[in-house]
Order: sequence, then structure tokens, then C-alpha cells
Amino acid sequence: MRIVAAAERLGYRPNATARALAQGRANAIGVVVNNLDLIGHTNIYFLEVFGGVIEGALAAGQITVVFTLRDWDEAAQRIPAFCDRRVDGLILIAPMLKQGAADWMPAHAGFVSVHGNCAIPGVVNLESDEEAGAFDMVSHMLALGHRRILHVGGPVGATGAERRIAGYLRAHAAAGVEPPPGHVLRASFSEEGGRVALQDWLLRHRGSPLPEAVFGANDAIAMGCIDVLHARRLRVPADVSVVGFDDTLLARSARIATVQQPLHDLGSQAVRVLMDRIDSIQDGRNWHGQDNIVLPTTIVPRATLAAPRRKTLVID
Amino acid sequence: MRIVAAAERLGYRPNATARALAQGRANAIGVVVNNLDLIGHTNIYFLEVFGGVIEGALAAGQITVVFTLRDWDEAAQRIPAFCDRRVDGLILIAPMLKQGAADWMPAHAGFVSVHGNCAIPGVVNLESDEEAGAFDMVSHMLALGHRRILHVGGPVGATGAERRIAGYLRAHAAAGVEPPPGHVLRASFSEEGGRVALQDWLLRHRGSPLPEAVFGANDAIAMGCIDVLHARRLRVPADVSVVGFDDTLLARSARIATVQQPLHDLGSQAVRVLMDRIDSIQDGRNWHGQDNIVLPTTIVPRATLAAPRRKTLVID
DNA sequence: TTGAAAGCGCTAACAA
DNA sequence: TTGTTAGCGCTTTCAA
Repeated sequence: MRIVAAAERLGYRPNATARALAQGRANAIGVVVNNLDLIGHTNIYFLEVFGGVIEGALAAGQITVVFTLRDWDEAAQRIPAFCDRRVDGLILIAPMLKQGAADWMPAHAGFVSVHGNCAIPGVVNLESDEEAGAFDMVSHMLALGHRRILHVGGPVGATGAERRIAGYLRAHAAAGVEPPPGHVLRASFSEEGGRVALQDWLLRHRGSPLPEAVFGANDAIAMGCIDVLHARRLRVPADVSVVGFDDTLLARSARIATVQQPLHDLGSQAVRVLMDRIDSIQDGRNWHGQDNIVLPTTIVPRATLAAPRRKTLVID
Repeated sequence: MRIVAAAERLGYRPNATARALAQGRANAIGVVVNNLDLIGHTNIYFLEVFGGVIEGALAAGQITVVFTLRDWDEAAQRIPAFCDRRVDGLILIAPMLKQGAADWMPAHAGFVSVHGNCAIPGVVNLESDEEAGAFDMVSHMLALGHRRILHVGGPVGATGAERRIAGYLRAHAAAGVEPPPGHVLRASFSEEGGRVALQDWLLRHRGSPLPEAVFGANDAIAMGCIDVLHARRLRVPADVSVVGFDDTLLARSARIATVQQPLHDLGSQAVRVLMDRIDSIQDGRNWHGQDNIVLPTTIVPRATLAAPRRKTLVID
């Protein structure tokens, strides 16, 4: 009609808030992240998942709203407030949610978590098979001939950290190799964490044989370890091999051998699952999809990983 | 009242879409980025600015909506559609907008650009003083004694690239040093770009003196150059110094000397300016703030930058 | 001070 | 098919 043409000419734009109010649907999804993770640059991990979410949302015709939490302890108060009908559902990235979270979660919005640390009823979780990734990597290292592999693990209580340790141990068991005693440490998931943990450990083990390889629980930890080794004039990988986990930008740019997690896919698939979940809620159906979706990991051998040196070095 | 308590108990949540419709204000800001920049991981730059925006929005009590463009050529069609009252204003990150953009920009929303490539009426721009950053860095290198500084510049037409070249040239002029001929190249803003450009240039200059230093137009280019030098068994910085620009995660983790841009601040300040702009529009006032805000840059000397070696090397 | 009513701009159900 | 009307859940205005 002429009306349409006139509207066009006058620069008419439909008001999306009015539409959302009328239809009871915002066509928007929210992403909840820990502010520190985003701002601190410590965890490029989040940004990669986030990139996947953005892309997934674009493909699904949804806009993406970012909500940040200063701390996951705020979740119980703030997440319900996020569900103010501006978004139809929420993706929680690596939420450290308590078990009772189901109690306060609004039922009118869909929830999907990526690498959630515990199962929450009604929240579909997407994750990658970290235990298998660690298993594959450590098995590969054992096959190369490494016997004293030091695992600089993540913080106690982080599910991902525990799973990487489990993979490390299972690989030893599968290869029939006794894991060297005291070779699993804990560190925070950062360069500094890796640095401190390894430096400390080396100081406490003067005179013992130097590990042939270091397996960091993430790329940042591995990076910190490389630092410490270089400072001691040890060559990587000629003297000590180092591998990380995640295959973030850090590992790619520093060429650190690592375990790749499909972070981008995790993000984009989370959107797809969330859309299904939202549709099921809006139609009043119950949920028929899977509650836990596991994506595979892949080992990425790079220049920091080689066969162990012939002669054992001693820590000094 | 008792009503409030009851509401609380029943889990009542105010409907933000209804409120937005009633008040004509969404209390949300949008961020427009080029999809490729976000997804491709080529430009950590964006993510850092984005982090600043998120933080700024949190401080201003606004939520952040992400809009992605596959290409800035879509801007004229899609940006007006983004202004559908779900956001009160938009921050454009590094927009490659054409000069005529003012024609199609809706007047009811506020616009702020970060590192916009050209001035658009009604759009406040925030940027860092790239020319001065390049000037400071190159002056510093000249003061260290470098005379043959190769500038691996960014793509033709990118405002930032041109400004870095201008700073490079002005530093030479200020020091009374004639810039060596043919020592300004062009590359795309990526590791691969730096690699190709430098490798190419070296092949074309066999037998000439090796540059004492390489100044990459961004950190990724610098990283690519380091790669090429290492492949030729040249030591950085003993044989050749290398510096970058931006101080992204890449430079920090690889310890590349660089020019720091306040990316995070650029993002958070953009939000503050945008809030002012939005308020002025809603109150029907005209805009009294600045149209172009320039933040300072800082040089960050790191291990890849040292004094030039005594004896000149020859390219082979 | 408190309460009732009229929009905000759209969609959806209904009537013509 | 087309046009009309009643909400969606808030804010704001105006009357009581």
C-alpha cells in the first residue's frame, strides 16, 4: 500500500519493546559472566565462548544481552532480576552455582550453562570432555617416553581442574605407569598461579630429578611455568616439555602444545539448545532434549612438546 | 505494606519491557562491532574495548546489548534497525563508516564511536592519540641509537595506520634524522600480514643492511615479524629490536615492547559520554559536550627492544 | 496522600 | 480479506 511506502519514507521503525510486551517474547538471549573473568583478561577462555554465543545468536535471529556478576555469590539475588522479560533465556558461562540454585531460578526463562560446575535441575549443561582431553594428552606424553610428568593443576573445587587431574591419573593407569608421587600441584588458573606453584615446588625439591614434562591445567598456567623454566635457563622443550589446556589465543600465539576445547562451538551450540528450551517453555511443553551435552576435545601438539631428554637433570 | 511483602514472596519481577515502553527509555546501550573482528580472534583489540564498555555500563546501571555486523557496508541498513527502542544509544567500535552516515542515522538514539575513521555529525568520537604514541616510540628508538627502523605499517586507508606512519615520520624529523628510503611497508593488521610483508621485503633487499629495528603497526604484525626473524636465526633484540602497538594480550604475554592504548578506558568512557548524549536527546537539549575526545598513549618498553648492535648485519 | 484512568506501540483475537 | 478493539504491564497524569 501507499501507507507502507510513506512509513518507509518517514523512517518508521517498529518499536521492539512494544512488540516484546505484546507477544511476551523479547527475541533476545542473555549471557551471564563473571565480571572479573571478562575484565581481567585472565581468561581469554570466556571471550572465545562469548564469540560463539554472539555468532549463534546472530544465526538464530536473536540479540545478545550481556549481564555481569561481580561474583557468583550474587547469582541468587541478581539472576532472577535479569529475567525481567527483556530476554527469553540465559546462558551461564562457567557458573560456580551452588546446588540449591534451582530454588530461586525463575521458571519463565530458559537456562543453559556452559561448563557448569554442578548439575541443576532444569538447566541444560554443555561441556567438553576435559577428562578425556587430559587423558589423551598425558597418554601421548607417556607414549613419547615421559615418565616424570608434573601436573600443575587448577584450584581445588573447580570441576574442570578435578577432571584434568582424573585424566592425568587414568592415563598413567592405562599405560601401566605409576604416577610419580607428589607430582600433582594446585594453582589458580593464571600465569601468576602457574609461576608461583612451579617455583615453589622446585624450591622444595632441590636435588630431586627434574620433571621431564609439565602439564599445566590451562594455557595461562603453562605460560607461567615456561617463564619459570626460562628463568632457570632451562630450555623448552629440549630440557623440559610443557603443555597447556584450552587452546586459547595464548597457546596459539606462544605456540604452546595444548588440549583444544571447542570453545566457540560450545557457545554457538549453547544458543541453539537455549532456543529449543525457550520454545518448549513458551509452548508449555516439557523439555525433551538432553540435559548434559558433551563435546569432544583434541590434543594439539606444538613446539613445546618433544620426547624427553636422555639424561635426567637435577633440580637446583 | 503487606502487598510488597506478598509480591516479594510470590517472586514478582517488574517487567522491564513494559517499563521501557511506558517511559520511552530502555536503560540499555548497544555495542556495534564487526562480526569478523569478534569471531576471528584477530583483534583482541575489540575485546579489550568491549570489556571497558561492559564495565562502564555496569557502573551506569545500563545493560549492554551486542549487535554484530558482518561488514560495515551493512551499517546503513542495519544500524537504523538496531535503534528499535530496545537501546537508548549505540557505541560503534572502530566503525569504517562512510562520510554520508549522518543521513541515515536515526535522531532518537545517541551515537558514540570509538576510533571512528571519519567525523560524522552528531556522533561523538573517542580515540587515543596514535600519532603521538608512534612519535614517542620512534623517538625513543632513535634516542637508543637506532637509525634503520623499518615500519611495517597497517593497510592503506585505515586511519590508525596512517597516523602511526605520521608519527614515525615526525619522530625522524624532530630528531633531525632522514628516514631510510623504502622503510615503510603496508600489511594487514594480523600476524600473517606482518609475516608476509617482512619476509617479502627481506627477499627484495638481499645484500642491503639489515634494519636495526622493526616497528609493527600493531602487536600482531610485530609478532609475525618476530617469527620471520627467528626463522632466519636472528635474535630479538640482540640482532634486531621489534616493537608493536596496542598493548593487547598478545604483547603482554609475548613480552613485546609496544605502545599502550587505553583500550579499556576508551570503552568505559564511551559509555559515560553516551549516557550524557542520551540524556541530552531525551531532554530535548542540544549537545554541549566535546565531539572528539582524545586519550593519551604510553610507550611500554619490554624485552624485545634494546640498543642497536654495534656491527651492521646484511640481509641474506 | 491515595486511587483511578489514560496512554506507551504493538499483537492477536474478533467482527464485519 | 480487511478493519476494529482489547489487552500486554508498566508510568504518569489527573481527580478525588
